[in-house]
Amino acid sequence: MGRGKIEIKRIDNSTNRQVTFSKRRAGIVKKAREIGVLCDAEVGVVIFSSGGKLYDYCSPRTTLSRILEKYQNNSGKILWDEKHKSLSAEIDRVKKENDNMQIELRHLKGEDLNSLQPRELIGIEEALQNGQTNLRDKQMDHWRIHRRNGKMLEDEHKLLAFRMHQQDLELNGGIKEMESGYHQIHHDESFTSQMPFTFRVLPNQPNLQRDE
Amino acid sequence: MGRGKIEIKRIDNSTNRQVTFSKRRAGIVKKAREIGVLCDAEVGVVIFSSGGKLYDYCSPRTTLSRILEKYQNNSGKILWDEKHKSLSAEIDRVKKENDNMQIELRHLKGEDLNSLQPRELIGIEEALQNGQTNLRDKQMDHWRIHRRNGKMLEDEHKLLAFRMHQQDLELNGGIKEMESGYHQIHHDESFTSQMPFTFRVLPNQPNLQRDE
DNA sequence: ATCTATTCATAACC
DNA sequence: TGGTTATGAATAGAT
Repeated sequence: MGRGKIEIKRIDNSTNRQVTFSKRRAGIVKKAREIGVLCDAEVGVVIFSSGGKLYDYCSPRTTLSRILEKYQNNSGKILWDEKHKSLSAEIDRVKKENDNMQIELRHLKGEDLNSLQPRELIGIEEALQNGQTNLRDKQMDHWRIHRRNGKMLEDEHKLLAFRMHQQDLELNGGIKEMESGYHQIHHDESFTSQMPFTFRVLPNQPNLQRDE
Repeated sequence: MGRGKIEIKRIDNSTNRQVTFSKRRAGIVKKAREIGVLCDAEVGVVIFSSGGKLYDYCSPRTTLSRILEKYQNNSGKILWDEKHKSLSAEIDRVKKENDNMQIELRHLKGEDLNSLQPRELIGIEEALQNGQTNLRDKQMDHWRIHRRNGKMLEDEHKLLAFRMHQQDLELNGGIKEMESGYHQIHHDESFTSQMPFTFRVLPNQPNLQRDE
């Protein structure tokens, strides 16, 4: 419902996220108002932006408190008398989420890997590769900005260009080669799929040919 | 937004009103779910049909109670008394911890890097390097175990040995060289310390000598 | 904030 | 209630 279709997943760009939030929030409130009028319904909407800012809508002729009171009576769910339970449950839930993230973080840092299977290690390795690729892009941005400041000397410039070229070859070239046509020399397919990313690359190294 | 335009006023025909209510209610809930995901927002929706039937929606990862609590804190409107403040504070604390980890995770995955300074990017890069080093060790363990199973063919073995040797050179050799004696060609010391890890490595490449 | 090309939600109809 | 379709609305991306 815009210039292009979008996936329903978190919008990475924070500016876009903020803009989309404003537009859609307005849309939801409008819809809430409309269903209230059209269908004679009572509606309460509470929205917190990711920044924690509060927005709400409530049908005219009533208040959020009154709606919530009705909510309690109707749903049987008790919102504040027994809030203890829900808060405690919430704490448990968040702490569990916390633990899971901690584990993921440790794994990305190369800790606590002993219990993992090769296949899981590969997932982590790919995440790290990915992170490095993205990071490198960002670092190049900074580098370019710095270079514009005119402080870089000519020989350093050449070194950088050389290193960049090397990295391109390693990252892209290596992957393409791997995907193209070397499968015939993998005799154990089932394990090959579990090989570390790095080792699956089989470049046609000159001395390798001679080795056979 | 249908076969014909409609006025936003109460629908007289009760059947139509009920049908429209169901459809639009579903639409609102969908929108609420979407803004939650897209914009990282927390949303709570409570709807009563004209018949008094209750429908509600609440973002995953939270509860209506929790949202209403935040509502109370933010709006100043008191929906219930404050005997559970400490529990709420605990939740806030843990969630904050949570957010910080999420940020760290995103950074390691190369996301949301735009606001970071070069110096921070280097910290992340080093963490990634570290993770990869540790991970590689672990993968080698698995590899050795597999090799003991006797499935590895001779040529694959040689490939592995070759790749390992290469990596040793890249990781250790490169770092050692960097630390040893190339400082004299860094003319801007203050920025050099901010250079991405990768670019600080200055191996004596043959064609580099010729470049000068 | 404003403007449109698009996708989406839905009113009317089955 | 649950589909189908023509149409008006919402909105993503650009400005």
